[in-house]
Amino acid sequence: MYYARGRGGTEAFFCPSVSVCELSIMANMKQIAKLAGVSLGTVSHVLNGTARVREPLRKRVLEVVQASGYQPSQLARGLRRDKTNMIAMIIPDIMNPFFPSVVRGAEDLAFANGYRMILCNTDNDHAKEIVQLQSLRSYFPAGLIVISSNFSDLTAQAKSYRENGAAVVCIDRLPPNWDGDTVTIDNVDGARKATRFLIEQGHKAIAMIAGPQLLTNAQDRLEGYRRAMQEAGLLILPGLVQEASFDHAGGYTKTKMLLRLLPRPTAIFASNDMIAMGALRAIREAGLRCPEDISLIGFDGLDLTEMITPQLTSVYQSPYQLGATAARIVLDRVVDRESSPRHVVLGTELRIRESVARPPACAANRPSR
Amino acid sequence: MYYARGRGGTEAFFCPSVSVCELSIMANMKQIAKLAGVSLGTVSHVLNGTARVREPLRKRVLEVVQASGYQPSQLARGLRRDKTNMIAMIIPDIMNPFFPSVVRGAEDLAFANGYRMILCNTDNDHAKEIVQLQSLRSYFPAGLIVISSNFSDLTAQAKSYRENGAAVVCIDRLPPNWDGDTVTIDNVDGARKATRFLIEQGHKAIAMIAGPQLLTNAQDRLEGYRRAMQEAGLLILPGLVQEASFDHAGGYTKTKMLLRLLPRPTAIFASNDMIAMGALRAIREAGLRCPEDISLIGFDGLDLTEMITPQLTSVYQSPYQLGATAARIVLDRVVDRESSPRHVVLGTELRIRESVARPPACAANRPSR
DNA sequence: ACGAGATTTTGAAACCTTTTATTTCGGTAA
DNA sequence: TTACCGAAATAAAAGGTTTCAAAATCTCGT
Repeated sequence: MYYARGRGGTEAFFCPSVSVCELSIMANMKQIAKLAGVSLGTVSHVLNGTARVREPLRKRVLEVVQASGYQPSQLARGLRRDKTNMIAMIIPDIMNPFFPSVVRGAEDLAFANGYRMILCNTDNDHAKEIVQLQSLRSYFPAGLIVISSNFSDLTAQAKSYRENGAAVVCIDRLPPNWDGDTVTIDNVDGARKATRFLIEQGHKAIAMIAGPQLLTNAQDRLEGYRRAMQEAGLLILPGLVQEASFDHAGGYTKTKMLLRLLPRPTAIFASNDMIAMGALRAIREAGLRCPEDISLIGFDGLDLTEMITPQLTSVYQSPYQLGATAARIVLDRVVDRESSPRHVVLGTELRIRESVARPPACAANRPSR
Repeated sequence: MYYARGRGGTEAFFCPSVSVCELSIMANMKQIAKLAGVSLGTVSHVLNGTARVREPLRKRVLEVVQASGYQPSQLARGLRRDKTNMIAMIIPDIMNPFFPSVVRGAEDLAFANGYRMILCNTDNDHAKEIVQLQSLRSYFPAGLIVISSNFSDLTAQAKSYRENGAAVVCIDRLPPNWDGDTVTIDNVDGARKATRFLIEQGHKAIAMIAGPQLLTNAQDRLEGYRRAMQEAGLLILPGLVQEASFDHAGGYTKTKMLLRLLPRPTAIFASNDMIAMGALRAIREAGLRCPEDISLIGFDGLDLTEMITPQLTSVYQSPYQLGATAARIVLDRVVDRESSPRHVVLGTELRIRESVARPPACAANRPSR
């Protein structure tokens, strides 16, 4: 079926040489225009709503589009518009259990709005991050969502992207001198709540295994801990704060050190759940029990903390929301390019499970095995 | 600096109107050609090695490209070539702990070869899968890596992709009637090894919590279990095989059922690690100990199985390798389009940890609490 | 019924590459 | 000197969309 070109003509003819089936392989706009009996421009206008098109014509075009299964080439469209329907996401490592939910949150929102995600891992490697940033430009993404590596100053790169109309949103932790859009969580508050909870349970010798202090989120969590301790008038004895990488190994090693302290801490606040998992292992290997001998609190509230024994008390944050919010901002920026930077701060929630108890009566004096 | 056009002229002139700095914003090929004093085509040939270019000219072009930081537009290139440097990956859900490594493996190989990954989640939803497949076409990916949802017959879609020169590789589990490239693991063998190990430890009443029997990998694991039991002359008593979803909840529920059986099984083989995690919880809630009262084996060998207590004995497979191999095939297919389908089968490895012990002396007769 | 003004529709240029056909060049053989 | 050859460089077309200026049509008041 195709339609005769012209104003009045709405009669349909059968056209033996160009069948719908043939097209379904890969039709282009020109063919759609021809079949619908309109010009290229009109098809575009119908598809994008960029101009008023009178109903009968509009209907004819849509009909042909439907029948042929036509989809505009994202490449041609991107080339012309200097902008594609892709959002690039640059994260340290998708294998780290915190990030998948962030990615999923962003992808869901992107997909729902007809956008696709390009995923890039940097391994916290500054050089790789820069390469990613540089080379992604030639794909003309609508925006970038970045979880930055430790040192990177992304200001220059971001400026260049913004000038070409692509949004750059930094999330979770912020690179130095960052002045663009951000989505973070209230790390100080979360850490404070966790520490305060331990204090309320009667703990006094509370250790913290802080994350890498190059990262703003790790810094803030330490700050929250410090503040809670100070508010309770508790002294942070030397050695009680250890810095570790955000992983199982870090937590394991530093906990071993903490357990040798005298008096031994009765509670440990881990800067994230992976550290807490490592701590749990170290605690068990030392022949101690959690929570009877040592209480433990994590941060992030990963799913897996519910699946282990004891279920881990943890400061929950929503990584899904983190990603989704970032995607939201990118999408908003497609429409509104120039408004001032947005800074969204998400809340946290202390999820009390099984890994915290009151301190043992005279734990401080008992030798550590 | 720019170069005078023409054969002999290699002298450099300064051109005040078009500086390198100006270009670094976003140069295009035309400007590069002008600056290097050559034609558009020559620049393309130099960049792609598509034709012989004499050394002095070649050098001049590269010099200008270097200085200006020029990068060809992936959109224009893709439009012209009907193929981009993107590989699309369609997986059920990145939040499921098995998939991140698969994605990472593919991304690493892709990135190393100048390709990018588009990531799509289907939630095992057939409809969503089809939508993804359909709409991704307009991005002209070089290939697709698919972990299919349960029912999908992808043959038609895949054919259409192949006709347009894009590879489609199915991995992990295969959709019905699939006749294209595949990367899988030897599930039958892995399950057989696990079951045999339990038998060697003296277990006789070995239960299996099988994954969804719609999935080929779950089918094969059950088959491996059956085979090992038969080879040992052991009967699979009714109720000993339970089908569950591939997650914590599935394992938890089915284990509760298994623990009510009389005689109670002395070992459970879980079809994946998440099921095993659920089983572990159910075992503990029943007041039983693992491995003293009940032995447990998982499948996948996720990182987290090492971090829990007891460390889980599991059939390890390399999801990273799975993804990387798939990406390798896609990249190969860019060069060699038409060779016959490849079927890579990766091996597994039984990782013996702490969750398996010999069966208790008279477990079968002890009431389950 | 006619014309001005408003609304639709059209045609062509532009976006940036790749690729093919063509031109140009230097050199060799007749 | 001319003709011709191979190699190297170029010019132009193509790929599919968006967008803008221009053309076509419609609407409505007289």
